[in-house]
Amino acid sequence: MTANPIFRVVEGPASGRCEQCGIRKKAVCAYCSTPELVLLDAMKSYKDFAPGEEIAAAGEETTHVGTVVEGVVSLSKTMIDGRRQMVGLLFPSDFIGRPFRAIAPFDAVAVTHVRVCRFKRKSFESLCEESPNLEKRLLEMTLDELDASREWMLLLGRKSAREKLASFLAILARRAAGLADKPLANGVTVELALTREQMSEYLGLTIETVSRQFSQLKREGVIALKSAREVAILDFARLLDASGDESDGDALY
Amino acid sequence: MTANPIFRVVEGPASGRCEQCGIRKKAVCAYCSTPELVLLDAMKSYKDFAPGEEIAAAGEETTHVGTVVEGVVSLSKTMIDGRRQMVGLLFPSDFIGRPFRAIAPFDAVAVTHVRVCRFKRKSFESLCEESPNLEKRLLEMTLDELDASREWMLLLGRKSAREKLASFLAILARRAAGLADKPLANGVTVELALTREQMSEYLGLTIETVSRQFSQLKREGVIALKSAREVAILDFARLLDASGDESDGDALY
DNA sequence: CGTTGATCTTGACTTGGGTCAATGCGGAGG
DNA sequence: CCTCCGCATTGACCCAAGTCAAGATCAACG
Repeated sequence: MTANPIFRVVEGPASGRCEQCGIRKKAVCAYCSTPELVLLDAMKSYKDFAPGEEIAAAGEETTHVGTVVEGVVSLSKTMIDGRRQMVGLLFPSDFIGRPFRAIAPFDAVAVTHVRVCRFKRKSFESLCEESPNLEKRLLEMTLDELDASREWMLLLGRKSAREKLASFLAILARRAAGLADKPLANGVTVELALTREQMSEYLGLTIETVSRQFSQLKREGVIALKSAREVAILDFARLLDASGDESDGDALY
Repeated sequence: MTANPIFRVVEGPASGRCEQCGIRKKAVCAYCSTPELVLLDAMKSYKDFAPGEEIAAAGEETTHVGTVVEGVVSLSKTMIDGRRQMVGLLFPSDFIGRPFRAIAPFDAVAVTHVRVCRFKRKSFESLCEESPNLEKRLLEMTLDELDASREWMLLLGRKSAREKLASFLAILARRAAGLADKPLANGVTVELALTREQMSEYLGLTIETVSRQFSQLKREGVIALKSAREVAILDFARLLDASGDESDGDALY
């Protein structure tokens, strides 16, 4: 389900494996070559964060990088006067942290309960030097994130409130269907990990506008709200239409 | 002046050098190791583009990647109804193209006259496999671009028109001062490569709003317009103040 | 040196979404 | 079961920025 993490075990016996990120002593990794894995396995550690807990703060030194194993993490930037913009959401298998830079450029906050599989940044960096495949994998993930972040710039700069919310819900619905490995049919139910306030920070809106757009889509029969945090997509075609995006496509996400 | 391109020659005689991107047969490169350079030098080619000319189109296959040698390139995304958002501006020494993906995710258009030093994407990709240092350099550049693009998300999602324009001018002024290697004093003159329309696409505004904000900053004595495309920064402190950014800092740019 | 066309500026008006202020609602804890 | 308390919704109002419509400016060109 959590497809394509930066590390993945592809062969070898199951014994001694880390059940969280799949790294195992003496295993062959799909991306990095064997010997480093032993080191890596020894170096890694887990850390859990409660909802709302800060994982890293913009402007402060970061000592670790890693992979989100469980839960949802928000990346955001806050202005002096308190205005805040979320610049990314991380899900299980996503890489978290900023290699090759001591100071974190953004705040990372746990949205739900979060478990991170961590390595010391320095160790990870030297491991990168030694293991080109690991580095290549990280490069590919970073390029994908860059594309996604630019896609989000279109949403922030040009889309209406309605289009913003519809786009967001469409992405979550695709994600939910993808994880469940189901075709994207009407009636999919999406669990919203975010509060209205967090959504407003992600979409560049206010909490009231987000709420109003939910009500509007509900009134039109595009979605149904089982509860405030549980949305059923009743009419995916009309949702996509409202999103302003080019038709169906499994986009970059 | 065009600091930190993906390739740079650091030693060896000047003969046989490519004066545009600094790659030379048998030279030692700061980022990638020697042997590949011979190949690289043989593979590279130059291409020029006129202002407004399309370098790559979103959704179409790309055959090349490369480095901007001269001029300014815009990356943008257009919605079906014509709304357009610029998602990046590329200057000399910036990497252009999308390795490891056949389809271009964004439009690349020449803003000024542009010269690009190009390599076949496939060749570049295999070169990456072989030359970890090259790959590392590309990774670092991509991480920096990701940070910058997230920074821009804050501008698009949360800043007022005034703050947007002030931020933009501050970035250009820093750039101009940096290239001229001068301290950032009041009175720096900034050449605007972009039309008002292009600025509005970059800032997520309309052309009229951009124009009005220019007039406003002029009225307040923060800037002076020598011509429509030539701005003098009269009061850098107040410009930064208007930008909503945290103080002076040489930010990520 | 006047015409043309693109670019830029300015004004008048409209509007989407922000602000402020109640009100509703549902789960945790007494 | 009632009472908080944090979240969510809804309404009334307002304003920043968008839209529409003239004009101004300026470089290119016949």
